[in-house]
Amino acid sequence: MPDNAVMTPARTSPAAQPGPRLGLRERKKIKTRQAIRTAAYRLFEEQGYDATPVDQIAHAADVSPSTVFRYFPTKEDIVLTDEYDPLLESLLHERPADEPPLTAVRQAIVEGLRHVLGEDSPEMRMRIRLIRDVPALRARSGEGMAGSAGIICRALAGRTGRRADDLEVRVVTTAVLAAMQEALMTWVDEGQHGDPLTYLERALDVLERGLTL
Amino acid sequence: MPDNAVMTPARTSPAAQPGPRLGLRERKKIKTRQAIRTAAYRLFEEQGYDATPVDQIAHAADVSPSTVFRYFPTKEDIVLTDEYDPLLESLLHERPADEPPLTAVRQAIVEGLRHVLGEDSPEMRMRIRLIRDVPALRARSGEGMAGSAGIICRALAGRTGRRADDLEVRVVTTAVLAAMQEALMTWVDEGQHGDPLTYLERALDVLERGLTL
DNA sequence: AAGTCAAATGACAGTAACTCTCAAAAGATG
DNA sequence: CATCTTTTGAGAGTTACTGTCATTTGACTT
Repeated sequence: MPDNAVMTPARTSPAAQPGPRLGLRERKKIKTRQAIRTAAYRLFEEQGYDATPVDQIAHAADVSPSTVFRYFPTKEDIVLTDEYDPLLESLLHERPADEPPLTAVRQAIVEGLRHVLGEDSPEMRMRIRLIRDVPALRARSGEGMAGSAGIICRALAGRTGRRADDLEVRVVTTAVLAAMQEALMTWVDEGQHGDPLTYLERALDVLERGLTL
Repeated sequence: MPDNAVMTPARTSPAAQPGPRLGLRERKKIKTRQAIRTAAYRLFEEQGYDATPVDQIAHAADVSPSTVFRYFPTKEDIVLTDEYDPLLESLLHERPADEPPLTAVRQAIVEGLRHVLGEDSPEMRMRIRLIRDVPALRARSGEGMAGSAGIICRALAGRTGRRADDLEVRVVTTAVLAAMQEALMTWVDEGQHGDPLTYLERALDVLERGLTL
């Protein structure tokens, strides 16, 4: 399943430290993964997502179709996979235990988004655009939220003594995630001007204000 | 696109008034539609959603596969189609114009859910269960919310003087819908005891309280 | 440097959800 | 009853996947 989707930058950067740490095998895997993604994004841009068969992506990336499916279980995952969830989880752990629960969640989310949005690449922008415009991606992206939701629910549960599947806990969690989603979508709607974090703060404020308009 | 999914009862009832009003043609269409749905639900129950090919549904419903796709553009739609959105829209219109915007939305949503949940059928329960358990359905169901979201956004925009694509408006809207989703899911999680509306009220209260736990 | 082992790859066959087209069947209408 | 329109079914084609298996290719040992 895809992690929270709208989020990650899908590292275009020249592979920060391919470091001598990893064997040739691992390095090749990373390159292949990247090759597939790059080819895919290029073709999506040229012809659109739906009009681009996986076979064509495979050909462009110089691998067999089987390999594409080995790296990305579904075509959607080429766009949607990211590493936001682990990041979120660790940020949540780092928050002081005596902080009000909602504050902890809020800070972790903002921090996570800042981190992930830091390396602002054109590929990242295209990614969000695709998610906004392609129904299949939109749908799966929402599903991806479920992972993040679980993490936040558990954190809230731990800090409040409630259960993670408690209705109130779940409502808080999904409301916060929905706010993030809308903040990002508004940001792209408005041409990705300014700081996306500003939108996020505004969105979260609405929630803390009790939905006052 | 599917309307808001979790909601509707998928009329099992013996077709309230097939009235002499409609011609034979229309009556047959309704019957066919129902036959497909009934067959599908039965097979889904017996073998599971993924394990049931559309061809088999067609055979069981005594129509051709082409016909199934004519009635339901996707397999998911067999489970997800409903008529919640028009209902919601009209309920929203009936609300007094001087009512606080959030109150209007809240009442309309509660009212709509009551109406739709009134005819509580076993098919309805299975429906929610399927949406909860089958990833593909969960994903599309979330997407279906987009339709309801548009309606609520427009209502809020009209009552507040803001634009419908205003960030604050969108956050309020998605938060409210998320609350409804969670309320229903919690209800099924807890074995569908008691009144689902109670859960909805609790969920909405959390939001109006500013996410206080 | 050669030899062995495990992992990655590619080729291939199969399934199932659609899509499109067209001719036959069946209500609606005068 | 004759004609016109809508609905249906049949069939062919596309594409996203899934599973299998033989081949290749790093990794590790001696």
